[in-house]
Amino acid sequence: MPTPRRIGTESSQTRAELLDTTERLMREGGYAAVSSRTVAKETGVTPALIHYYFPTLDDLFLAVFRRGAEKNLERHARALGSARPLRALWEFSIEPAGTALLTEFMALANHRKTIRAEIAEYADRFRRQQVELLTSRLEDYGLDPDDVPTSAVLVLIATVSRGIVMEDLLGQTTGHAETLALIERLLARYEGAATDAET
Amino acid sequence: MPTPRRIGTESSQTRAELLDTTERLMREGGYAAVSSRTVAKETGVTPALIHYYFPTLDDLFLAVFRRGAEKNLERHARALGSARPLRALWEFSIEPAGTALLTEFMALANHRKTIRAEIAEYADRFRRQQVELLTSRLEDYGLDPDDVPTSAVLVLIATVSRGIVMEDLLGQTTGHAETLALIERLLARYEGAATDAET
DNA sequence: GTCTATAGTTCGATAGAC
DNA sequence: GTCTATCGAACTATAGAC
Repeated sequence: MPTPRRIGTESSQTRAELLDTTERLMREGGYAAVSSRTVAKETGVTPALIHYYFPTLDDLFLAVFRRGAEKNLERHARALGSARPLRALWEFSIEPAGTALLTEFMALANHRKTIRAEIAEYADRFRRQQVELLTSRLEDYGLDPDDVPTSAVLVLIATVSRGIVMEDLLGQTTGHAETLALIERLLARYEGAATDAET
Repeated sequence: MPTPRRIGTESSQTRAELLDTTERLMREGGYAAVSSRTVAKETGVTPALIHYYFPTLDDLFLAVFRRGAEKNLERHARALGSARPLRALWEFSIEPAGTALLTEFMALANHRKTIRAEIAEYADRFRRQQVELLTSRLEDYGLDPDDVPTSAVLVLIATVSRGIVMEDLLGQTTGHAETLALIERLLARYEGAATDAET
């Protein structure tokens, strides 16, 4: 029986740096820009060390995804508990920060089975948590759940915001100003006019 | 002065086969699965021939994109001229066929300058054509362009449909049925109930 | 925990023969 | 229009020393 491969601990500082580097490389050059060599070089270690902490590259990708996903779950939970949950949710969703990265993960997931499974599991857990947190708030607004289900509101917010950010990143902007104005009017109907900080 | 590189003609049958193969490989394995060797092997030619028709790989990617884009422009123009333009547009948009491919191109565009420029140019042209074709139809429905601009309707249809299809491909489905039902009610309000063929 | 060394692949692109 | 042959470079992953 051969000696089992060793794997680094999760608390390692070096490990955290490898995740930082990988995330940055994915943002800058896409998932194809990530290799044991590029990550090692940018972090200032040797390629073999990448495989010590992450036996395969998929393990590395998933670790980056998980770290961002956990942060996102907490942020959104706080937003939905705030005074104006719809506004807070929309403001978060329209931030471009995570979207380029998310696009890369979706492209990756389209053809890497283990990654797809984990992203789907997270995404569904994410949305179910949101449904739970938002439902009672929408009832306070006098919205009939049979007419406009909470889950549909969340799908609309998620898809429209993500779509607009993606198009912006590409350089396509036709219709965006009109759409944002339309959404602003909808938000104002239920949660009042925007404050300066939100405009 | 060196002999300039030769390039194959656009009408070549072989060239068309290379585009078919590349598109299939992108669907099945993502953009990273495309190389001169993989395309050559799957087409039954030698790698050097890829570079004869497409000097660089970006030229190959762009040729695949352009071919699909032209087809799409024509289809959507026909849809918007039909008896129920909103329904026709929605039915096309919700088809999953092109979306996995589109995701790959968006990921590619995020970090390949020449590809991003061309995709953005096409996408804006696409949406402006749609605004032109749909505006008079929406006025017939009694929609006030100041209240609901045509361009906003198009952005909403494009982003929501694309988002739902992407999530489906990943395996995330929470809230989709409710959202589709909501949209069906909206469509019915302006263009009547769905026929059997559309359900 | 980090390294050297290396095996075994695959890649993009080109020159030039047929 | 299609091929052979090839350069130079990058890649994943592993074994084992320090």
